[in-house]
Amino acid sequence: MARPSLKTQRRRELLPVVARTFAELGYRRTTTAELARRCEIQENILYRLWPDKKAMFLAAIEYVFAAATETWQQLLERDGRGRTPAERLLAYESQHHGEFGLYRIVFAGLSETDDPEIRKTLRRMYGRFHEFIRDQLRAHRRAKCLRPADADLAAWAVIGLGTVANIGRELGLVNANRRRRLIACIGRLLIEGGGR
Amino acid sequence: MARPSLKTQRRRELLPVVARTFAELGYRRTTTAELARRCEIQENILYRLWPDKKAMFLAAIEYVFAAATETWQQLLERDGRGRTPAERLLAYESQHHGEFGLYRIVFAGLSETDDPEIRKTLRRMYGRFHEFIRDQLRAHRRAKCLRPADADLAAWAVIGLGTVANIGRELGLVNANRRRRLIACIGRLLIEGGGR
DNA sequence: GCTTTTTGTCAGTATATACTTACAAAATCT
DNA sequence: AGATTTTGTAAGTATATACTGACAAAAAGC
Repeated sequence: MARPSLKTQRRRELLPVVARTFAELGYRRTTTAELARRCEIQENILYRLWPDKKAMFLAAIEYVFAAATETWQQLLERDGRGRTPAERLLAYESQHHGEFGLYRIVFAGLSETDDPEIRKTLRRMYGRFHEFIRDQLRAHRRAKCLRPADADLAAWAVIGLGTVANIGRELGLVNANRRRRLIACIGRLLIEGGGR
Repeated sequence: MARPSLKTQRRRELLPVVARTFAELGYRRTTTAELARRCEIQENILYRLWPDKKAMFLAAIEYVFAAATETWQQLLERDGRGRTPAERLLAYESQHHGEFGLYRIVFAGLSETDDPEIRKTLRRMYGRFHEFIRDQLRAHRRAKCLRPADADLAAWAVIGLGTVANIGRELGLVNANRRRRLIACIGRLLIEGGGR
């Protein structure tokens, strides 16, 4: 027996590149050749780390959601200077929305495949994402003595807000300033839940 | 000279099928062979009606936006029984959202191509779509003596709402009832613009 | 040093798919 | 009827791309 495998470590190293590529090009346009090129390795090696292209995409989905929530967690652990977590996340997202290409991965998964496993992973990740936001909204409304009505729906609306901000940016229809206001103003409206 | 061409008519006939296919399968997975199969014609004939696959997609984009706005126009021309156009559109969308596959075409265009022409068409259509909604919102707020603040942003949020409702449906995360409430309740919040 | 396993390089294969060509049949005009 | 153009059918091509196999070099254990 000899030479311990560095597979898991290698996977961890390459995953950011792989995920960024999928986010940038989508599923079909991301060829395994292109992935190899960007990773600066041979195509072959990718197939030693993952069984097939689909597995690379699944790993990318999980990575991109993990990266986003991790960043948020870290943000929330810092000093909030009196603001609720929901307010701080909103402020952060108004500046950094779409940075991980999360929504682009979702688009790719939805539009380019009908693979049940991809759907399942997407569903699980997106569901967790929603829960995270919903919980922050609930906490916010409790903290500010607002009527806690249906934070679940509001959380979906917040996700929709981020999504449309990204689409607006990609199509050059909403500039940076407007996007900031979009997320800040409408986001505020959504987390407050319409006064009272 | 003989036999007048029925090209434009034929195009009009096939476009719904073409658009539905693109919406269903996305850009890459929609093969020209599959298009021909669904249109019940030979692949060849498609290429006599449009110069290439991209042109078919462009036509599909325009069709799907036209179909959506046309439906809405017709809806608004009917008797509204005292409700504002914005309220009626919301009520309609809470039942029929995503029917034309409009958002799916957008996803496909954004994620599967980086073609400038596709982007441009998408941008134009999406922009018009937004203007339409924004104008309804403005009218609504005027009619109900609400503060007319930034209906432009609210209109984007409404589009985001529809988008997330569709994603939620596709991933099986938001059932029909919740989607109806999502669009009705949050939509109401958005068109009113936070009271006053 | 020898064995074993991993790693890197290169070339190859099988298939899918956008798009074309060739040609016969049918329809419309004069 | 004859000329001309559009339609329908079938086969073909060239390329892109997911995935594989062969093999040498290097690293780790004995």
